[in-house]
Amino acid sequence: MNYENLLRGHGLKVTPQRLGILSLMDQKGHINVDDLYLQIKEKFASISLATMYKNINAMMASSVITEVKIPKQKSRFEIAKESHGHLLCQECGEFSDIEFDIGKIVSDISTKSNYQLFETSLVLSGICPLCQHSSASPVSFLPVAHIHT
Amino acid sequence: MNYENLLRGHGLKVTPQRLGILSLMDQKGHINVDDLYLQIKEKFASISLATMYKNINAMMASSVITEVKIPKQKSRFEIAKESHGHLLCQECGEFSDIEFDIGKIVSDISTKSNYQLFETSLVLSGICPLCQHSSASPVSFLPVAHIHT
DNA sequence: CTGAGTGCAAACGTTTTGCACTTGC
DNA sequence: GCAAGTGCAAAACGTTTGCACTCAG
Repeated sequence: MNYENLLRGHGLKVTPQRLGILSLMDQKGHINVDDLYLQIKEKFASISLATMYKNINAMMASSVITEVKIPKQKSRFEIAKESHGHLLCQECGEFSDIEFDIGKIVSDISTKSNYQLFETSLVLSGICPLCQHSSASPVSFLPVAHIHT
Repeated sequence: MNYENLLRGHGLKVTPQRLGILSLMDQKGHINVDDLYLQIKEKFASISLATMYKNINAMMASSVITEVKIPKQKSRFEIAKESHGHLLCQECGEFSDIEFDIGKIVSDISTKSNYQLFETSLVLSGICPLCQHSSASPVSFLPVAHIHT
């Protein structure tokens, strides 16, 4: 993905801080502010928290990125793409896109409700396949997410 | 709805503050903290913000109420009921339950993803039927929500 | 009577702001 | 060169906490 063009295409200047934020979001898929700041400082020690927030807000305002609100969790940010749902594993914290067409549902609900719909937020939570098979594992009781390898 | 039994059934003591909060949520359907505090003070001048927050947290912990996270808006709270989606009108702010069975979608996605799913959050945003017909109305440009009568 | 709930003020964590400096274009 | 972006410190904001008092059961 070309972050320079993405920024310029939305009328934003290209700065190393912004490129760092975007490449992290792209790499991780979805990331919350805390992780973003911790991880960006590793590669970019001088960045300030204020700059990070200003950039998140600027990129949200120009629709370069999107905030995903999640029940009982901090929001995560992702590079904007067409409307899609998300899956959350409450065991290990894995958070992923749903490859599933929600267009049908949206049009059904639109017909039923007479709403003209143009934004969808769908988050399904449960237990991912890997955690189901390791349900007796002690990791289940740790507050810390484990990472599937 | 009997709020006393609802509270006692979840192991919480019955206080006038809690009854006030619950009856407001029930009445309005969904309400955010600011509106809740403003409106509860009208009927219950002495209540403190801290008490309101403590009660919201206590009632969420015991699943009496639920927080609904909404894209680009403050969360709203509702009395807990079985899983259901929500509709938001971006024009007038109307926020309502979707009467639509999402069980089918959830089981489809469960099959596809191999997730064992038990929590759903669905918020669809758009323009409600009434606002579509008054799209030329000046109210469209006001930041304040109008109420359909 | 006792533990849970209340109200106040202080503390806390998160996000925003103002301002001087730097940088992208 | 100039508007936009950065970094710092201070401020603002929403929420939580500690504590003495009150009340529900």
